Amino acid sequence: MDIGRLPKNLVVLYEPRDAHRRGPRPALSLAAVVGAAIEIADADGLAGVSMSKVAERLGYTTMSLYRYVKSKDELLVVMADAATGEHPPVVNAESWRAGLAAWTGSIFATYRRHPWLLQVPMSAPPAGPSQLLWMEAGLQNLARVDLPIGHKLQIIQLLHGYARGEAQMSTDLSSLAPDAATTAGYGEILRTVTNPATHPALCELVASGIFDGPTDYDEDVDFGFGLTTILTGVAQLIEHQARGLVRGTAGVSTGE
Amino acid sequence: MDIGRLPKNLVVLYEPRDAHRRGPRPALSLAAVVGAAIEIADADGLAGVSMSKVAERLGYTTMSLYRYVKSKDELLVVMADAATGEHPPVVNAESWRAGLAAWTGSIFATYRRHPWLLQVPMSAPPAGPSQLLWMEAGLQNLARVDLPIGHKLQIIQLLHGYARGEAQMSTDLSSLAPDAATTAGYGEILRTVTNPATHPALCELVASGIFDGPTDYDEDVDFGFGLTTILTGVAQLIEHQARGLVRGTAGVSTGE
DNA sequence: AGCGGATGTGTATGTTATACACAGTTCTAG
DNA sequence: CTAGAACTGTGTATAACATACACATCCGCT
Repeated sequence: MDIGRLPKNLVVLYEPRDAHRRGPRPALSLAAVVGAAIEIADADGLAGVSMSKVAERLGYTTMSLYRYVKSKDELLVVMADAATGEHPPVVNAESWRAGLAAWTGSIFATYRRHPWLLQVPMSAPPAGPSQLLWMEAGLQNLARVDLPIGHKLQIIQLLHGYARGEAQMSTDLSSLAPDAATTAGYGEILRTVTNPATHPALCELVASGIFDGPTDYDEDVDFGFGLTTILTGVAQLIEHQARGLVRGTAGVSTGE
Repeated sequence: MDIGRLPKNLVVLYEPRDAHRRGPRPALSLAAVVGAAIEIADADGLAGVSMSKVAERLGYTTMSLYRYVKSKDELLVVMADAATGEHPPVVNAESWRAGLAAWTGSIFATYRRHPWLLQVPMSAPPAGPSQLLWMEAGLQNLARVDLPIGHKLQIIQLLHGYARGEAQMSTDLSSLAPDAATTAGYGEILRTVTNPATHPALCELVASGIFDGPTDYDEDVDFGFGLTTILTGVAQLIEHQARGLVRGTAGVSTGE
């Protein structure tokens, strides 16, 4: 495997950690550094992760970290892959629908567990070992389904994007609750800034009280609904495929 | 409208820009500052946006910007809303499907035009004027459809998340092309790091050559496919609703 | 035995956001 | 018409940050 041509931030994920040869025993390890960084990110958010804070938590100096990581950017890449790989992806060989539902839910859960993942700047397309395992699992959930492989990829991406988006929304809402004394909840915010004349549909939505619940995001209901919608669309697609009707381009045609 | 209880980063978006009363005429304006910042972000990415760079581009000192913006975070919030509001959202009163397809495509286009939007840390749920207009337009595309308002919101969120995810992928792929001499394309990367034993489905995908095209992301095909899938799911949902069959919870049940 | 590469450290540099005090400008109250 | 108050852009200062570099120390291989 020729590592040389990989984007430089990916190299660290595949570089063999060669055994200790000369010099003092390393006191730390890449895993230790990344672990400390993740703990900080979980607690204080991505903004709280600085080289000095990570080093302090480990009891070493800032510069020592650079023996394990070439730059902070690289550290972020490894953090992201490590957090992604915490739980093994889900494959259900019997039902593609149950498999994909669980698979998507796990991605959502990962983003909820590590909200900072949503803010890690993606410096390259997904190609870390953990991310590949997730892609692979997603595709395997569709293994027994008769669909062009390209469509399967699209479905996987679609579901991943959905999980990510819902996690973003869910994170935002729960981050709004704490300072409820000084700051209004989402419902109240919208009531303040919307106007029946310019935002009729929105106002109807706000009036329905959807945004005023004690917990603003109910995973089972909110997450499940969109998921069902997507999977239903996928099921339709599979059916059409089985009948030999392939529609490759956008659904701009009415087709209601 | 009581602005006081809004999250502090949102205040700037609704604060009336009161007319000039005393003191020297302001040489700049919030719009000018935001415009310069957006130009830099478009050219150099979000990382290139620093208070000093923005000030330099305008020909003023760094600190002068703080007369128009309370903090850099606030600047980012205004930038995001300004970029979002560049083009008015699409409403098609005749066909919800055509309307939502165009609406989603416009969101995708916005993210492609300003890729840094994907990296702006969301400090609050969407509540800027432009974002509300987009939500409103999305809901209005579903105005003539008989669905609980909560479901309509979910559909809007679903489509927005999809557009965002696809834009992310598309941006990643096109950012990989330039340094093709030193760095491999996505297809080649995957060929390097995957293994038929551990990634059978992925390898099949890579072998199909999907990732090797000159342009890695074909908007019409790639974007249109997932969109069609979602909209088909939505159409199904509407049909079920019309028949009085409402399924609220996740599609973990087989239902193949 | 000792060489050379590896390790953690201290120092230094450049960049960043932003607090604060200032001097100049212009409107408004008297 | 004048004095002061509010607002402007600016310069200086600070603290946090990423990271380059030189160093002394350590230890396995020759």
